[in-house]
Amino acid sequence: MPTPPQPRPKPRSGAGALPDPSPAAPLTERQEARRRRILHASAQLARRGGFDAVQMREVAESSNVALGTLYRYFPSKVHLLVATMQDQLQQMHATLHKHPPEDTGAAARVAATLMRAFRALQREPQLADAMVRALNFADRSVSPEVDTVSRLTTAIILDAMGLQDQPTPEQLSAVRVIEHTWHSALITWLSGRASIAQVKIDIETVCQLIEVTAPRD
Amino acid sequence: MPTPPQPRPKPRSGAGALPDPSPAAPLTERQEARRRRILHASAQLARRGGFDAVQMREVAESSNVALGTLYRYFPSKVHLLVATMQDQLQQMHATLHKHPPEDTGAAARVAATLMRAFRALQREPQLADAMVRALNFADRSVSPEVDTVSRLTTAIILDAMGLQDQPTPEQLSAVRVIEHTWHSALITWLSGRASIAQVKIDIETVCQLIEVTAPRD
DNA sequence: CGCTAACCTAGAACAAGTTTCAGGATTCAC
DNA sequence: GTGAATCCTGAAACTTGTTCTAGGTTAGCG
Repeated sequence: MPTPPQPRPKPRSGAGALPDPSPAAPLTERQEARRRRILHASAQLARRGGFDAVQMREVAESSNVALGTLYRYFPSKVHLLVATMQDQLQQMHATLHKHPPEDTGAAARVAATLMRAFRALQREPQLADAMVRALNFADRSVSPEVDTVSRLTTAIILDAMGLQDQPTPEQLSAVRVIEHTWHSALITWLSGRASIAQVKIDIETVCQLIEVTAPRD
Repeated sequence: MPTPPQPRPKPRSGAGALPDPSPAAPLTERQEARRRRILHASAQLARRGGFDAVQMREVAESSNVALGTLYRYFPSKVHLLVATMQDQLQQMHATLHKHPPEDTGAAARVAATLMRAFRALQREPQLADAMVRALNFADRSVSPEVDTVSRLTTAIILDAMGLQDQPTPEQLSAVRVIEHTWHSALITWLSGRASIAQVKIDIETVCQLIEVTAPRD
């Protein structure tokens, strides 16, 4: 990878160096539209045939964009799929927000939330395959994007816990471990090495950590 | 992937169909030697430059084997790297067996063991990168091999727990969750999104599950 | 309106994983 | 020791991710 990745199209700004790294540049309307077309095509192809079916040439063609342009928006296939995951997660987060779990107890609520997310993925296993494989295959060059996904997941879990105050460090550790378990369990399920029932048990098991680490007042 | 994978070279057996799926066929001495040369070359290249540096053509050349032969032994790059991981894990298991952890309490022993394994990987981060990326990228066609790795990991953890009797289902769940955490934490470390300290905390956090699920007699 | 920088397109070119094929080398059965 | 089955080799071909190039297009700006 000779060229350093440029997370987003560098919009009209200065000469050539990246002058404003964080705001990630406001896209024009047409650019935003292109970006969405690309993400849509990506998800569509993924739903069909999983990771392998998301072929860059096809994505470009489906979204009416030149191959070079696709690479300008997403510097690699993994970047593209991780961005697709961000997209899907955001939708899921919104959905969960509208219908929060009603169980009693933080652990039960988190487990219920994760299982709900799980069932959503179950409905589109190929899409899940593409996204999760990409996420786990990502190398350092995708860290920022992967990190965003991670923060989204954390937010979903913290939401489900329904905390009153700031989470303690112990709770954050528990949440991280839950995330680890979630990702890894997803993989074992996707590769057919674990059943849904198994995943459910693992999720419920790890959610016990929430109680173990609950602050005693 | 038009051709169904054949986990190992199909040794002289019948006409063409796989008549004896499980025993995986005894290899002749020269074949065993080839296999080892290949695995050695794979690990060597991986140590140098991680996943990307393990190029099938190079592996073939380094191990003095034709490309086609390499593919007969390992039907894909991922198969090869997962097999490499099996190899390394076996060595590690043997080492751990000779120097078991001396901490008091199952949870502490497991955590200590995993951190020791972790430090071993830390010494060859590129090799770790190659193996772990492969493991997590593996699709269904590699399930048997990935499962072997999983069983090896489970064995290491159970060993560290030093159980007297058969593990209860709850304990097995806890072990699975620990494995999930281990794998996922490894990834976050490899991709530079978590520090060693963070990994240590996560491992120790998840190991609390061992106590939570310990059978009360 | 016309300039200019940045963007986009079409298409070739390159890289590495994987497959295929023709022929030589091994190995087992007899 | 001969033959058949299998294995191994060397090399080319194919696939798909990624890069590069030349030229047309768009958007802000004087």
